[in-house]
Amino acid sequence: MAVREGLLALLHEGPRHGYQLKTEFETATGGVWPLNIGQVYTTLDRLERDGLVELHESGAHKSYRITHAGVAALGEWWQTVPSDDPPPRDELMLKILMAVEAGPEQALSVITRHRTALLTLLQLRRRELRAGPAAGLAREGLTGEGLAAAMVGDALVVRAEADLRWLDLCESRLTKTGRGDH
Amino acid sequence: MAVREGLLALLHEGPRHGYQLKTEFETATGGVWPLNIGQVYTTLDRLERDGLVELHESGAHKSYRITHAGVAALGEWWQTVPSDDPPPRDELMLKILMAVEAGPEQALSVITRHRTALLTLLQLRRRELRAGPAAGLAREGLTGEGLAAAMVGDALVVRAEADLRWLDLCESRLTKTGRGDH
DNA sequence: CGACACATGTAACACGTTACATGATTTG
DNA sequence: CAAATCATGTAACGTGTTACATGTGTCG
Repeated sequence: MAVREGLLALLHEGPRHGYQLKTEFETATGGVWPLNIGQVYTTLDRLERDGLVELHESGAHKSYRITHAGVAALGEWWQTVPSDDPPPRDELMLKILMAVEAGPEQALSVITRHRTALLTLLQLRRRELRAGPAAGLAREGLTGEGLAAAMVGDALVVRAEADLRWLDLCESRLTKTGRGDH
Repeated sequence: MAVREGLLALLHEGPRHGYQLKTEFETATGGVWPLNIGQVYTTLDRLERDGLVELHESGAHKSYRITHAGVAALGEWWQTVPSDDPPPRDELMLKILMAVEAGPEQALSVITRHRTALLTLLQLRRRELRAGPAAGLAREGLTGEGLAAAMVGDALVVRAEADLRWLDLCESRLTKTGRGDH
């Protein structure tokens, strides 16, 4: 439920054909999210089936364009805030919860392992930030693919920091527990 | 690729049958992650097919137990840190990136909308934290389902804060940009 | 010419969700 | 007895991933 809307957003800027959508999607995501070409075509089929996109066979390449319904659906997507009910399934969260179920020692062990991994990952990424190609441009701002890549980098750092903080919270909750019930 | 390992983790504590796994999974996740019973059975079929679990028909109910291969797979899961390459697809991230592609105004509008939504969500949740049933127990610690629910709550708060910080970063990158290229 | 990017698809599979059908057991 | 919970499944569908097959255009 993300690729679909992403393609719709790209088609909103004008008619495109499949391969073009693949490359533009990858550019827009800073080159970090590879999109399989097969999925582009199947997703386009579904979009066409749902009337959000229409096909215009012109010359060499197939050209898709967004319909009125498609524009409406896209508008809704922009406005919709991802819901927390139920919360999105997160691998790390689920793993920790299951480890807690398996016993406090198991949980603390998994927490420790993930914390060190996240810390090294963060250090690497922060070093990249200072040494990377974006360093010199940081003050005057970026555009295009560089901007997208920078934003993805930001997101990964912020996310990793949040995960670390959460692991600390979990650990303190676990060590504060009076007696283990497993 | 998360429900599968979750069930395996529960089966590691002893033989279980399908319905039991459903209820234990939901308890272990603090009651916030409903698990469809249909998926339990299809997942168990796949686990059995892959030799990670074996079926022991005893009396009234089917009983599944973990195999040696299953224990090994579970051990790997505990140790494996979720990879960042490629980064997990995140709805919010993708939406913002696509909005940037659609133009800075669109991006700033989507950012603002999501920020206010996240802020109200955070305020609600923090109020719950102070008023909730866990408030009195915060000092002496929790166990069981209460602990799981508290950890999920922590995760949602920390995650929302991270998302907010990221939105701020995106906004500053966008406003720092010399000229819009769209 | 050969390699590589461009361009379009199909098939098979994995995972998740929803809805539907069926029956046994427990409890008010 | 009726309703709720316990218990086991099947079918259909949506989405995503990987691998495979096929052909055109361009450039060194």
